[in-house]
Amino acid sequence: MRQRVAVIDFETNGASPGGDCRATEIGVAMVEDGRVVDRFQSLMNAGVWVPPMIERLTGISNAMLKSAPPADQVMLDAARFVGDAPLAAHNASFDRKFWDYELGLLGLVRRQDFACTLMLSRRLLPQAPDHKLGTLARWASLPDTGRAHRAMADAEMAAHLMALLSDTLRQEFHLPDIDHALLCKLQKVTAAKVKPYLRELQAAMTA
DNA sequence: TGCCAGGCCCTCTTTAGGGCCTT
Repeated sequence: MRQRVAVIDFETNGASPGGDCRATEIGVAMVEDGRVVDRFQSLMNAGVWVPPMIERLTGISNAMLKSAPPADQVMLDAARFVGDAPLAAHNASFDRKFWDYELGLLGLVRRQDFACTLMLSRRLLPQAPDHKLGTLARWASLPDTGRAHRAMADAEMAAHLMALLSDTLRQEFHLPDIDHALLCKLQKVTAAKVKPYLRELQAAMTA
């Protein structure tokens, strides 16, 4: 995939944004030609409390957030970094909620679609033991990106996974031009129908 | 008072429920 795609990952203090639930860290891996060509990462202080369970999960403590830059400034910088690049994330419905919410607080509206490496993995890698990001990375021997459950490491891991998914499409279905729009289209086809859909696509291209 | 996410997939489905996945 030659086009630039921004693969993002948020760490947060809860499951759904709003009220006391906010993003605490963002990582963005800018991918081009299957390679990470640029990175953006920052902790972000939204003035919220992180429960102990999530402190243990992410390694992001309340003390770390006290000295972190303000969330609004970080999100402005992140939005500038991403620009008009299409977006991707693992379980994009989660990161999309936080991206839209945090940008909404700044009066900004997302224009790009999100590709979801979780939905694509379920469709294209059904043989994997499960579809957690960490499991897929180990199962497919993806490059080590650092501590799991930190935003930059997880964003880069999802970027490697997206490259694997693109390679799978190229090798199994001989599709030469994998772009973000195709990934978004595939994730809307149900898991049971995606392989017949791809075979039809392949036949149409070789006809 | 009691509850507290939500989008998606699969199936023993569609007038539903349980599990996955993210933090």
